[in-house]
Amino acid sequence: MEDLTEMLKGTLEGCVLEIISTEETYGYAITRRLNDLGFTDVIDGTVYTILLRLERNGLVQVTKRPSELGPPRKFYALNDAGRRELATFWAKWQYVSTRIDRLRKGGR
Amino acid sequence: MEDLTEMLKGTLEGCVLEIISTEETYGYAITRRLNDLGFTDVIDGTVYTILLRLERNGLVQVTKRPSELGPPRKFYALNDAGRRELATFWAKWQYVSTRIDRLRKGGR
DNA sequence: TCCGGTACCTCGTACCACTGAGTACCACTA
DNA sequence: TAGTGGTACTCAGTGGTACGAGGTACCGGA
Repeated sequence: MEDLTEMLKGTLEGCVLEIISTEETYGYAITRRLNDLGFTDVIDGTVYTILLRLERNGLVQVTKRPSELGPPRKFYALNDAGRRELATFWAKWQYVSTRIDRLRKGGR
Repeated sequence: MEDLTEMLKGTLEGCVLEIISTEETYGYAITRRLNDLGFTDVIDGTVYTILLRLERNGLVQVTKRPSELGPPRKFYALNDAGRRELATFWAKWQYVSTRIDRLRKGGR
């Protein structure tokens, strides 16, 4: 599937939050996780900008750890504000997706 | 539900296409239809920019008709290109929404 | 005659994903 | 030891999209 970028606006950040919430992980791994999920065109640069935004907005806790095979990694974990943000993201997603599905099926 | 604007990026245009596909209608009515669907914060200015974009991209056929209660209306109907665009929109939506739901439920 | 509802348009802004270039660390190899 | 490829992060700039605020205009009723 190609050219999903516009449709991912507003949702990709939530996806990253969700991934971080399940396990403490780092940018490069998050990118591959998203690619494995089917978002094959999402590149690392995009993920890093999201992570920097999350950090700037105080939604994550960052821990730098050395790696066996490369430069040190920045591990991300959600804090309380991040968990709240994730909850509101899923609430919004639920709201929007049900309504769009309803529209698709000709409902009102 | 408030502040859905980021999440609606890339999907609102598809919603408008879907609405037009079911019946030939005009901007003001489309706005109210979207509001009734639950997208209460979508304003007419947004819908008109979308409609102008659809027209510029050659996805719709436009017919101006007088109204009994106000200025003339511009009625929009999908052409073949518009129907193709709508089909790819739903394909993208299916693709993205199933994968996000999968992520939500902890799958891979 | 003014006001509210209908109907359309436009300019500027903010936000977000994306791009591309750069930096840097490490292991392997020719 | 120089080169290559994979890992890992940063940042400035771009383009697309929804939105806010304002304007124009038509109509009927108080």
